[in-house]
Amino acid sequence: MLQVNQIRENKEKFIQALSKRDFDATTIFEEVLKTDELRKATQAKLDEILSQSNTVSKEIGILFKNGNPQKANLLKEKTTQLKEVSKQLTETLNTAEEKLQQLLFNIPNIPNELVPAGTDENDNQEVFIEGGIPKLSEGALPHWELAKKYDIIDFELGVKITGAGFPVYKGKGAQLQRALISYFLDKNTDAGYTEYQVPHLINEASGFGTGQLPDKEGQMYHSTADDLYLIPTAEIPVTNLFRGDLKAHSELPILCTAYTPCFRREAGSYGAHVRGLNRLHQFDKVEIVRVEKPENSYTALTGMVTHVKDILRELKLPYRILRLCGGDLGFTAALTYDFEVFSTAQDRWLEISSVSNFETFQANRLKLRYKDENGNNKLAHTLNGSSLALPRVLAGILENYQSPEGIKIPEVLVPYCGFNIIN
RNA sequence: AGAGAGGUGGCCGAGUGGUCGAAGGCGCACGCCUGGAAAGUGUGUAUACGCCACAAGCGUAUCGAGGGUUCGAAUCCCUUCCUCUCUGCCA
Repeated sequence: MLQVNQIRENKEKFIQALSKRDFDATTIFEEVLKTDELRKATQAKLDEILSQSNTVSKEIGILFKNGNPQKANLLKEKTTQLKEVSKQLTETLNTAEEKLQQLLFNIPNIPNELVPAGTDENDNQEVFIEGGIPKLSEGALPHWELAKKYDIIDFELGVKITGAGFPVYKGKGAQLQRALISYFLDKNTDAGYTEYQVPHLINEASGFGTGQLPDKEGQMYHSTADDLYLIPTAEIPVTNLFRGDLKAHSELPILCTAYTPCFRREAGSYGAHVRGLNRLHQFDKVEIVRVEKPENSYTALTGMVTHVKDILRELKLPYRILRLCGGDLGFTAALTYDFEVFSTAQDRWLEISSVSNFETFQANRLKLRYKDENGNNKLAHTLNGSSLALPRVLAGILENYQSPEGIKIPEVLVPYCGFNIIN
């Protein structure tokens, strides 16, 4: 959520920047500023009335105490009038505040100047590529066939239990999943992130805090009996750990990592692109989250990108990094780098990590602030990234490490798995 | 799920209708004291919004949240959320 003051001060600049998202903010900004003016003017009037009312009430108290009830009763009439006026003003104020909030909820974050203009994924900028595309032997299979061949993931069984998009991992498949989770968590904690285990269901306030609500309501599974949502990402519970906090500047930065399953309804997805592990309703992910001082947040973002790079290098997977264009950038992000692993057998790139800086967009909703060196309260910056999402990494491993003998396990994972080949 | 108790500032804790943003203590900050430290001592120490120069200052709101009674509410009433204890159920 943007701050009104920022909009007021940077109106033209913001309109320009938002045009990269193909979002025309001209009208809504006018509405915001107008509504805020009304809000301020109303509050000023209301405060004045309340001030008078407070003064009179005190006088009445004193008059009663001094045994002058006639005079006191006279003053009572005055407060009755003031009350009428204040009631109306309060209504106006509430209406204005609600409207302002609604308007602000509907404005996406301002893209960083590095964000390229563009409408969809085709306009994303490739900023880095590494690993080289391996030449697979004759008859190389896509991961869903490998999964079947070696009996490590059963999609049909998942259908029986729940439905499409809920795979069952078994045997070495399940062990490899567990190995990946441990490996990722170890890499993250080694890099200074503190490991958390968090709830997998969140309340409404948490959803609003990080911006999934109201924007992505339909994408989350909703447990209506208790009005809780299944998390689509650990970002929500982890970032909300700090909702409403006022941190000392010495407490920043804060680095967290958490493994959680993620649940996404993926309404509207269909076709070949959702086959196998490409797109699931339930999947596992290890997330990293940071709370930073504004002046450090972009250095932190770079650090996170480097961190994910290191992991993919160790896994020896072919990958590339994209800088998302305005049209592909998430509602809450100011700058996002996507990592994609090459699915050799499918001959396409699969997103495995998304690393973003949200600047103050989430912090403003979360009321996550810190006291800076001068004692001023400021909104912190929040960032997060996948480090990493499991299914597509698994798909990448299965496809890129397949051989006539079986699927070789990346060296770094062997100690975690306890085996070096799936055959 | 049933019965009871309770939610006050960074923390503990007082306060049952008036001058209470809130005693006291702890913590913290700065000063004094000290060779240095501890102890002692003095002062200060919430947040949001508004006016204003994002200064000083002033105003308003905030004692879980929302509503009500009243000239006036942390204090009374209603609703709601949460926590704790006991009972029940259960990994």
